[in-house]
Formats: sequence, C-alpha cells, structure tokens
Amino acid sequence: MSILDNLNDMQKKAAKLVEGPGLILAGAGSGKTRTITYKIAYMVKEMGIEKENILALTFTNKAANEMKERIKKLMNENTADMQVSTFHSFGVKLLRMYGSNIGFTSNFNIYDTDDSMSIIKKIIKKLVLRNELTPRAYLAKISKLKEDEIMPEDYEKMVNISINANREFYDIYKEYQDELKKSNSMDFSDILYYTKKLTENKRILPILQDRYRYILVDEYQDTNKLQYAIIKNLASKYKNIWVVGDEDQSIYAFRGADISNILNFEKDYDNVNIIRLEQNYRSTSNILNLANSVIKNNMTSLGKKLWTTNEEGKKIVLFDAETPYQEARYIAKVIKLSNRNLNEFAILYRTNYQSRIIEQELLAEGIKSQVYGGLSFYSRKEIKDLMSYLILINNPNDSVNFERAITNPKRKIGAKTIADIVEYANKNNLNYIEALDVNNTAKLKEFKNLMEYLIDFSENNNISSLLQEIIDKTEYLAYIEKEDNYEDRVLNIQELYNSIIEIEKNNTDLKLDEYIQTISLSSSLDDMSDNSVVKLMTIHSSKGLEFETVFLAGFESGLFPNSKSLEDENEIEEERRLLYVALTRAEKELYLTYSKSRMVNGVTIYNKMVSEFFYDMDKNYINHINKIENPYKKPASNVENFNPLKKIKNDSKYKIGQIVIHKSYGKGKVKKVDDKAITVEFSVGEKRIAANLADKFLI
DNA sequence: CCGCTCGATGTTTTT
DNA sequence: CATCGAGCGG
Ligand SMILES: Nc1ncnc2c1ncn2[C@@H]1O[C@H](COP(=O)(O)OP(=O)(O)OP(=O)(O)O)[C@@H](O)[C@H]1O
Repeated sequence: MSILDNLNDMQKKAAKLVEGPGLILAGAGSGKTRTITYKIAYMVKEMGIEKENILALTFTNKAANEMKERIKKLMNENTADMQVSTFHSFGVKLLRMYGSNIGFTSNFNIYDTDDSMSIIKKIIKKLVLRNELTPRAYLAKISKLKEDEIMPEDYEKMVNISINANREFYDIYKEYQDELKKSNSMDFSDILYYTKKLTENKRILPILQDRYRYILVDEYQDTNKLQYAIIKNLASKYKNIWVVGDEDQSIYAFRGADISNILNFEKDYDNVNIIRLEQNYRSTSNILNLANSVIKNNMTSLGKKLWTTNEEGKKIVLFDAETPYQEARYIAKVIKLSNRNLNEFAILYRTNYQSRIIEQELLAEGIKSQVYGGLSFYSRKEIKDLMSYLILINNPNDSVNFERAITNPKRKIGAKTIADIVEYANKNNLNYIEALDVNNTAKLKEFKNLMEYLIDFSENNNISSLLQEIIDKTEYLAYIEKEDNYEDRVLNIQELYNSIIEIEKNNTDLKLDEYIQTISLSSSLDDMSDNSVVKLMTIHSSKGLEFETVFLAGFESGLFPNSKSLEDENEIEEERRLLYVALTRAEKELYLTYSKSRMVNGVTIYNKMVSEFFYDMDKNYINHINKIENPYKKPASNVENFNPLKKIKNDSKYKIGQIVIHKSYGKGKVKKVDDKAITVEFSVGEKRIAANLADKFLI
C-alpha cells in the first residue's frame, strides 16, 4: 500500500521523481494539483523527507489553502512546519527573518492598493504637474517597473529625464518609494522585489537553499519575472524543483505573469523530466468537449489533447435573460428546484460587481450564499480604522495609518495640524507619536497619551484584548453610530474580534507584527469552509477549484470578453483562456447565462448580445433555452461560423521558406504567412502560430 | 475643523 | 449607480 496507489501511471511517475527538476504540462482537470499534493505526502511519509525542507508555492490564497488542506488530509498530520503558501506570504516570512539585512525591521507593514493609492494621491496634490496621469495609472506603471527591478534610481538613469513627463513620473515614483521606506512598509511588488534581493544575498542564499531543498510550484504559468527569479535562485543548488501548469490557463498577464517561464522551463535545468497528463478526471465529456472547442481557437494554445472516460452528462445550458435580475432569478430557481446541497454550486462571473444582484436574488429565494473576493473584509472603513491603531502601535513610523488613526474618530485635528506633525517628524527624525509634541494643544496631548497608553497596554496583553481596549478608549462605536449600516459595521468589528480570538487559540503568543502581516495578504474569505452555501466568485479566483455545478453569469458581449480587451489579440486570447478556466471548473453541470440589458456606470445598455465566444463553441454540446430573438439583424454570414473577433492585419517579418526555431518544437520551415498567423513545418508536423505572438515562441 | 452637497468620473481580473 | 474630491457654510 502506497499513498501513490491512487494516481495513474504518469502521475505516479511524476510523484516518484523526487530528486531533480521536472515539469508537468497538462490541461485542466488532469490531476496536476493532485499529483503535487500526493507527491508531497509521498515525500514525507514514504521517503522520510523533513516537512521543513519542502516549499510548495502557488498563486492565490484560495489555491494555497486548498493545497494545504489536501496535503493535511493525505498525510493525516499537520502541515505547520511545511511552507505551503502563496509567493507573497513566503516572501513576507523570509523578509521577517532576514529583512534587517536589506534595511527593514521585522515589524514592517504591507501597504495594500488603497494605502498605496492614498500615498500617490497625496504626492500628486503636493507636486504641480503638467502631464498628470490618474493615480491608478501611476501605480500600474510603478508596479510594472518593480517587476522589471527598475527602482526610482534606475529609472532616472534609464530614461531621458529632461523630458517633462519622465521627470514628473520620476519625482512621483521617488517620493512614493521614499515614503514607503520611511514608513518601514512595502507594497505588494516590493515584497517580491526584496524577496528576490534576499535570494541574491551571498550569506542568506545558502541558508535558504539548505532549508528549502524540495521546491514545488503549482500554476507555474502565472509566475512573473520576480517569482521566476526567486525560484531559480533557491533551486540552483539542489535542483529539486517541480513545476506544474497549463499554458491555456494563464490568466494573470495583467499582473506580469509570463507564459514563457513555463514554456522555457526545460531550458533552465539539465535533464528536465517532462510529464504530460491527458486524462481529465473532473468533467463530463460534454463539458470537456465544449471547453476544447473554445480553447482550440487560441493560437497560443499548444493543442494538448484531453480525454475522459467520464459519462457524457447533460448538455450545457445557455439561457438568455432580459435583465440581470431575471438572469439571477433563473439561477436561483435552478438551484432551488434541484434540491441538492448548496455547496455543490458555484456561480462565476467576470467582474466583481456582478455579484451584488445575484447575491440579492439568491437571498430573496432563501438560498444562502457566500461571496468570495471583491471588496476585502479588511478594506471596510471600520476595519481599516481599527486596524490603523494596531498598525500604528506596531510601527509608529507608518504615515498612512498614522493619518487614519488620528482622524478616526474625529478629534478636531485636521490637514494643517497633521502636515505640521509630519514635517516636525521628518525634520527631527521622530516617529509620528513622538512628533505629536509639535505643539502643546490639549487635542494632541490627549491623542499622544492615548497612543502611549495603548502601546504600553500592547506589551502585556494579547491582540484581542488590545483591540477591545482600542474600541473602548477611542469610543469607536459611538463614532460610527450615526453612519449608515451601523449594525453591519458592528457585526464586522465583532467578526474581526472573533477572528483574532480564533487565531490566538492556535497561537497563544501571536505577535502583533506577525498578525498584521498575515492579514494584509488575505482577504478574509479565502478559506473555502465546506459550509452549505452557494459560492460566488470571479473566474480568476476560481482557478484550481472544482464544483459539481457551475453557472457562468454575464456570458455576454462587452462584459466577457471585456470590451477593453477587444483591441488587442493577446488580450482576447487571455479572455478566452479565462473562459476555458471557467468552463473546466464544472464537474457535472454547466450553465451559461447572459442578459440582454445591463447597467454599466449608471447607464442601462440594451440589446446586448451573447458573448462573442459563443461562436467558438461547438453547438452539439449546447442546449439553448429561452432563446430571445434579437431585434437587431444578425450578421449576414452563417451564424454558426461567424466570428466577431475577426483579426486585424499584422505585417509579418517572417517569410515563406525561412528557417525558424520554436521554443518547444525545435527547428522548422515557414510554409505560409497570412495576417493572422504563420504556418511552420516542424519535425512534429505543421503548426500555426499567431502572427503577433510568433516572437514569443520563435527565436 | 467638519460635514454636507454637487459635479465629475469611471471598473476588468489579485497579491 | 456610487464613489471621490472640491468647495462652502457652520
Ligand atoms: N488518478 C486519478 N484518479 C482519480 N481521480 C483523479 C485522478 N487524478 C485526478 N483526479 C481528480 O480529478 C480532479 C482534478 O484534479 P486536479 O484538481 O488535481 O487537476 P488539475 O490538473 O490541477 O486541474 P486544473 O488545472 O484545472 O486546476 C480532482 O477531483 C482529482 O481528485
């Protein structure tokens, strides 16, 4: 009897190859995650490898939790000593331990997007700009630069700084980074950037390499440059690294995910074991075939074959609704009439805001549901307010949370006074609590006393008591009493309190800095507790998960594929991969729904059409019910073959007869060039490669 | 300094 | 629609 008895031959082979590098490149539902988790259990239980020598990384909190749970079950022991987490939490862990080597103390804070945004806004207001962008745009640019390891100093050297726009951007970027540094804080990109720096440190790297001897990465297709480099550095000594992924499920390009990381993996190490899995265990053949009919339209797809011995199952339902409410009521009705356990259902959508109406209509039918993701629990005002005290106590240099704490509840201290305090702090190298001495007013004295009292209190009490003390001493509840949703807010605060109690149960001397860092990386509802509720989430957060019945809501033009993506073939392909992910989450039943009308930014749009991707789908697997005729004429061409995503021209630099080298297929000869793709003959046969992606695959 | 009103503005997706 | 910032009166 081996743990591996429950794997098929190929999976077993992959699981047993413990030493050396390996890659599992396989389609959805073929058991990649299963293989990884079994492999880990096997390594520990049957190979005697120490848990602490294993590092298993993935991309989202949900996936990491899921993986941890599965391993725990298989091993039947806890996974506390094993690092199974997202890249970011792994990074934070290392930075806590070794950050002092690169100028951070271990109580650093993590700034989420809101925090970063407020810094940027402040900077913009202060500077006089001629070429002003939106704060959002600045942040996007900054995080892109960081992924390329271009810090402000590097940027200054890199661009022509006499150009006004460059100069202005540099000023903002520099100021932003200085502000983070002063606050002993990092944003999400910094976590990876500085983690990579640690893995380059001559003294620290060997320690890490010896600690994390066996590295496994799930969803490897979604790693970005920094993550790639971190892994590479850690693995360079023992080279025990297994990565798994599926290029058809790469859906985080907007965040810097680079598909060539997985496509080039075999070049990174000698003697890479490559395993392909082709049997899908998850879905009915109807679902699988439908998904295949979609993804094969992507020119980046390597065209893996996937088959299943599962039953054919029901056809996939397409439902036309007049309004989003009707769409949601239809879903609610199907769930209600099924009489099945609610946890068998998931409702997926492209954008978070779609969840509101669905949640509301489910509730109206008495169906319990849980929305995952979206506005994080920790980004609610009342939670942020209270957290700002904890953070300030932990790190009195934090400017963002200092401002938040001192102004909530209102203390008749405003912008002017705060600016004075900040300036005074900077000038005299004081933290913000010390700097409250800037003037002698009773207001400031009172706040200072409060904070000193709380800091003192925090030294002898646990975090839950500290939170209670903050609520009491600031009279926080009285402050929010007159706001809308007072009761909800109190419940949220209660939940915050309970969650701390919960953590303290398992970790009796939970440190404040550790607590703060942990929750900065979580959105509260990441753990998929097996409650009897219908789960609602974006397709992005559903990656790696599976459900008996999946509803894909808002399967309509403009929304999915998102209208913003239509300009760029790469983005359309990414949207199509997203659809592939959505479809392949379903085990038994799949419903696609869309609405003819939808309100966007306060304006209702009518006569909306089904998603362009519907025309990719093989209609043999579709059961189109409640067909609503469109008042507008359909295109004259045969609808079944009509593809609204007809491509745009592309002047190719490739010529017929030219010899090219493909990253996976090796040497080949160009046969045909058109505006969509080039056709190349390789030893393995003829392949079409998207024209605008050719550079990615051909050297 | 605070809170209110009014007008401008705008969304993918997550850590 | 709903969120955010500017501007104003108390
Ligand atoms: N050899 C097997 N025997 C029985 N069930 C299997 C086997 N391999 C995989 N499965 C089941 O198939 C389902 C999909 O597996 P898993 O989630 O590991 O796939 P995956 O390749 O990671 O999928 P995705 O890429 O979509 O995340 C799971 O329910 C898993 O338990």
